[in-house]
Amino acid sequence: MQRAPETRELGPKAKRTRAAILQAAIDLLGEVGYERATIRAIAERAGVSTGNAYYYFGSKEEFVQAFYARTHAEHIVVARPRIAAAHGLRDRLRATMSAKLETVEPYHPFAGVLFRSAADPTSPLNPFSAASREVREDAIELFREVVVGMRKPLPKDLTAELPQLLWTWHMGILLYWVHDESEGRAKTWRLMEESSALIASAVKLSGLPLIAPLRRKLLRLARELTAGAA
Amino acid sequence: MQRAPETRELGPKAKRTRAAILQAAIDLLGEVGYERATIRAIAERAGVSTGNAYYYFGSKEEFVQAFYARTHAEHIVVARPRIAAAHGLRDRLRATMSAKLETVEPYHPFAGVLFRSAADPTSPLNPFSAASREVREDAIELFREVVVGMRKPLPKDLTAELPQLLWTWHMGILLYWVHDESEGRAKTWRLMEESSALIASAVKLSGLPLIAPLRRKLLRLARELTAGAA
DNA sequence: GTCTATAACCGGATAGAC
DNA sequence: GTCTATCCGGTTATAGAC
Repeated sequence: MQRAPETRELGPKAKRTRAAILQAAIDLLGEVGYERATIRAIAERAGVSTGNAYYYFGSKEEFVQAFYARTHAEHIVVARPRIAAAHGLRDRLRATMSAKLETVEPYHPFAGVLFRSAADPTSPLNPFSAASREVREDAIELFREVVVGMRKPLPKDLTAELPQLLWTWHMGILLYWVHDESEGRAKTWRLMEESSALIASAVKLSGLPLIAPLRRKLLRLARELTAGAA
Repeated sequence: MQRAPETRELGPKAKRTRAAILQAAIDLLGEVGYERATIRAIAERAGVSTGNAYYYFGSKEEFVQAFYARTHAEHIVVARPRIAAAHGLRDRLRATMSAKLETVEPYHPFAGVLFRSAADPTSPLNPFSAASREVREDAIELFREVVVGMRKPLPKDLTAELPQLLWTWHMGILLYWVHDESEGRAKTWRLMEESSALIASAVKLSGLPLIAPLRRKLLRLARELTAGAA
């Protein structure tokens, strides 16, 4: 029985073929966008048949996912030193998200397709899917670094749950970005800056006597609802 | 020149044909789900040709949108009396969202497709699109009723911006719901209940001296970023 | 002009030979 | 592991009926 493309082990020759197809896909996606980057065109550019492309990639979405994984890797590389150089929570959030927005900007023209599966549980591209697990966990890990490496350490309960919550925040910003047609994506940048400040302020205030119960409730909710799947 | 299907005026006969196609689409979507409800099958059930279906609906997504508009209309009918019967903000939020969750539950099996265009700016189905404007504004209007009809009126600044923000909250809950495979959608219900309480508490506390500046910032941000498009 | 049908196109996906 | 041939369904072109 034929195993799924992603889980198959490949000989050296096959690896090269796979890499060639992937490169062709990424190039073409970048050059002509999603719709015009047909499987046939991708295969042709890679010098293989369409059928062969499907030996390595189960669907067109998998190409997009590979693409997405790449932008994510770029993001981490750009973000890490910036995070290390920033100290307050607000600045660390801005460091993280500014890197993200810069990294993804070139792909805005077809970002809709990139992200449209976000809400489709049947799609491997949705950020909660098993296929996206690795990328998602890397991203959450990055937010863990954001909260763990602070000069003035945060309380333990926040340290535990914030990474998850901040990842959600970051996905929300991206969703806004996808729809943002303002000059230079000014609105998204504004949203990112202001919400970074708001989050930092809220974290600071969350220790106040009247506020603390709210914070406890929120963190408990976050913990319980991210336990299983979604 | 041929006008777009949605904006065309129809004679009485044509209206019946359109209605028949739409009904067939809704029935079939409910019975066999998105993938198996092919345009050909829909047209056949309605007793027309596939070409004719495209005279009335510009794409398969438009059927889904019609479907979505219908569940939305159902939601308003169910929600309104419940909202009127509740008094505190928390209860009014729960009234609104419980009606929503009950209304959409039957469609959970293919909700992914229903909502997958949420992130695609090129899709008429995305909740920010022009095509969705009416449905979206109705929904925001419903949240306006939630905040306006309270026994103890809320401050003016909140009354102005909360409807928009609550609509966003409600979309977030739906996004979670789409991915929620827990028994009886228990996690989503939990999230809905707890976040209703959290929002109500936050609104109450937002008048405190230390908190008020945060609230002002948040409301200003919300106002400015929803001014134009996205 | 308004509506309906048939035939074809296109691209994602699959089957099966080599 | 690679190809060719084919399927399938969304979509479009177009002819013609009312």
